[in-house]
Amino acid sequence: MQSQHDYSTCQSCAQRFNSVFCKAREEYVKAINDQKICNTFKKGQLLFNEGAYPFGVYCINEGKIKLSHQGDDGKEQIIRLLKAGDVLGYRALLSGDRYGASAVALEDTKVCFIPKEIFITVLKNDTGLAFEMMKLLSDELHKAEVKLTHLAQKPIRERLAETLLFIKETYGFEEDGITLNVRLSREEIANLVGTATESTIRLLSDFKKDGMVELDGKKIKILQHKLLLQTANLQD
Amino acid sequence: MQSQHDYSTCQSCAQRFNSVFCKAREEYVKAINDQKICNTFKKGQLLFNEGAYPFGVYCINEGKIKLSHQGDDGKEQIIRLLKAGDVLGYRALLSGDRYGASAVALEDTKVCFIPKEIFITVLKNDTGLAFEMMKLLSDELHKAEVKLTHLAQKPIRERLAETLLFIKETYGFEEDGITLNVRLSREEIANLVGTATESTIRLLSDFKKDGMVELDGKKIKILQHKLLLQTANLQD
DNA sequence: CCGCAAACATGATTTTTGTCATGTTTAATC
DNA sequence: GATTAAACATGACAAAAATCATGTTTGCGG
Repeated sequence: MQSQHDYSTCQSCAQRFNSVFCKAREEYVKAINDQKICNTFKKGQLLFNEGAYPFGVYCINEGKIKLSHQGDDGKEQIIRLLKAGDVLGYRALLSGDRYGASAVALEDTKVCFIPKEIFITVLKNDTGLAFEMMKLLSDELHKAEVKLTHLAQKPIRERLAETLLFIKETYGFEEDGITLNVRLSREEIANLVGTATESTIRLLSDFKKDGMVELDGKKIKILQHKLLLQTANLQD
Repeated sequence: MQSQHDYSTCQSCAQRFNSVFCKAREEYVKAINDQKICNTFKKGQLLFNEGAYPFGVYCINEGKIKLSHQGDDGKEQIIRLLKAGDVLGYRALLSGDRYGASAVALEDTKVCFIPKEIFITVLKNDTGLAFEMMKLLSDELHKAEVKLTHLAQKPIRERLAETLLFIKETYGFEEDGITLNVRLSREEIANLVGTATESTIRLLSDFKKDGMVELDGKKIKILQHKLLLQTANLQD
């Protein structure tokens, strides 16, 4: 099938060695390249919806994506933040399940869609890729279980501080070395922390008063060393 | 190496087709059998400790095990419950990481230890096992992410009801078809729900008043249909 | 540039949940 | 079977967090 947009080839992709495919054999990368379908999503656009059946995986070439659950009462819970080089959609595919979460672009994003058949075929034949996949799943599982513990045991103030540091780990800083390199609404931050929007707004103001962050609309500057103290519950 | 206790062979193990090894090829099951080290753990005994390095995986022949994190303040968070046929220790092994959680026997338990080398070798050569492993990891990841959402969004009452149903899903009922087939302390249930022990005790009493459970020490009888309503937030 | 909706902000209040205190029951050990 | 520590239970209170109410600011489309 013909690519809708051609981000050159997988072989020469800037994310080639930056993804789960880093150890994949060249011949299989080529095979994936022949089948991939590239596409762009505008900020706010849906890549796939919770409950739908997966027909392949997505590889992010450029941009940012959030993966979120819909709680029973309709409230969003953001479970992962993804960036260039990340792959998404594999969890449902490997479980033989529907998507457990929805994927939405946080900014204009370029992704390549890799059809299920070729992905599974390569996975069957390339041990390196299979092990990378298992490592990726294991790492995600570990992160989820740590987050679970924190959600159960830490107060919101600490969780917010941790979340800001997590955002920094994921997306890094802008050139100034202090501004988080992503624009999230207060509500999205709340849905990442697992709290009410108002609580997040209030605590961000507190953090500002305490000199741990600077706020300029959706631009958030963080002072890492001060936030680190906060997460360790050592603030006083 | 000689087994310390011989629970017959992996080939004839009662859990042979009940575990992640269900699709593994016979020759590899035999290879694992030659290397396995069987052992028993008394109730309360530690199989491995958070932070230690993994040297293999454990396959449960008989018994029950809890996997738990230590929160920063030392509070236990139970992240998984395991039973006969389940495998544990693979997460850290596949991540190339230390154990992220400790494993403790909930009752007298027989396990077989499968050394890292043979496990990895078989995983490399048996695609069926590798895919089962990926499915297992994907399923665990999904469960963790759903639990995360509930932890963030549901009140404790609902989470306790869900937890009781989860225990039932995992360990089932005793012969009477109503008593949960495991003995957990109130504190352990609290550490599974993610709440204070007193809250759990209080809510269990409420549940009893409302005719959703019957309590007899650590024996808990549950009325599933009533608890199901509770989880859906339809109690009133 | 204006109008408007969404996002942000903040105070007041209520609800939920955790903590502390204290007593009772249970179960393990000698 | 007495001793004793741990587990269970419950009330009173404090703390944390959500909700509700009400403005203010921001950014977008005309």
